[in-house]
Amino acid sequence: MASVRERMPAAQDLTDTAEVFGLLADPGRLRLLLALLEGEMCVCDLAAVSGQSESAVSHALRLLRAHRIVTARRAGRMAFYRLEDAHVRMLLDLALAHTEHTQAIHPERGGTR
Amino acid sequence: MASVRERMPAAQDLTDTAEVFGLLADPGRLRLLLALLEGEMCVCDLAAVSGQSESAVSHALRLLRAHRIVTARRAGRMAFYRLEDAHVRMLLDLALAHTEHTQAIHPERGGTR
DNA sequence: TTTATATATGAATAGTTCTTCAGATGGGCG
DNA sequence: CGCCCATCTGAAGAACTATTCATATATAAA
Repeated sequence: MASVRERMPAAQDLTDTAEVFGLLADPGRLRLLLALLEGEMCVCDLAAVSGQSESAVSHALRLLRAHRIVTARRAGRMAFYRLEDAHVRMLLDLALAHTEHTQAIHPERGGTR
Repeated sequence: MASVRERMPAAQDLTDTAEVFGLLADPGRLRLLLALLEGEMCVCDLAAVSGQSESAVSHALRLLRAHRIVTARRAGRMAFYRLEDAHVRMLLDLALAHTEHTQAIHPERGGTR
């Protein structure tokens, strides 16, 4: 029990970790990030794929950009976003694997298509 | 790009996943869950280890209990909590590995001890 | 039965986050 | 130049979340 306290990460690491989880704690942002798992995409396509307004997407992307989860590449008047954070990528893969797994266990819930 | 939409999980799965991430998006709850990685602990020890008031810990545990992340075992007037969710355990392990890794890269930040 | 201790709860406040709307910026094109 | 289109931004309101304090429950001990 004393060892538990010793193994506890530093406060700064905990707030950083909590922040990352917080960024993933929104269905809209999850949609964006899952879409970006496959490769880069422009804002308008992200809005279409995620079913959100372009303004909402832009706000979300700004937040993710501020935390270096995604990076933007400008091409003319379009902006292409890309998932840049390997740790977040792993968390997303894990979450995705988990939903696919529970999908296999509870198929009555139904999927996307 | 059409394939991206097809691979997108169902709305319910996304909100569930976002909810789980949301539960991890708080340093206080992270401390509790990390402490529970090692095994079960009573509320008072969790409060001590996590440096929070017992009321705050009780509220946090209630939330985690409601989502079946932890379960409680009563023994006399004490309650022992245990981490019950394998998926959350994996997410915590991954996050922990990541902070230890960045620790190795940026040792100037300093650790707990 | 009284008292003390561990945990749980409710209510209120304070703080944070999301969404939307209106407008700004800035590149491309007629 | 003047306009259009993609993206970004700021501000405002609504909704949600956290923390605290006071109190409740329930068990154990005296």
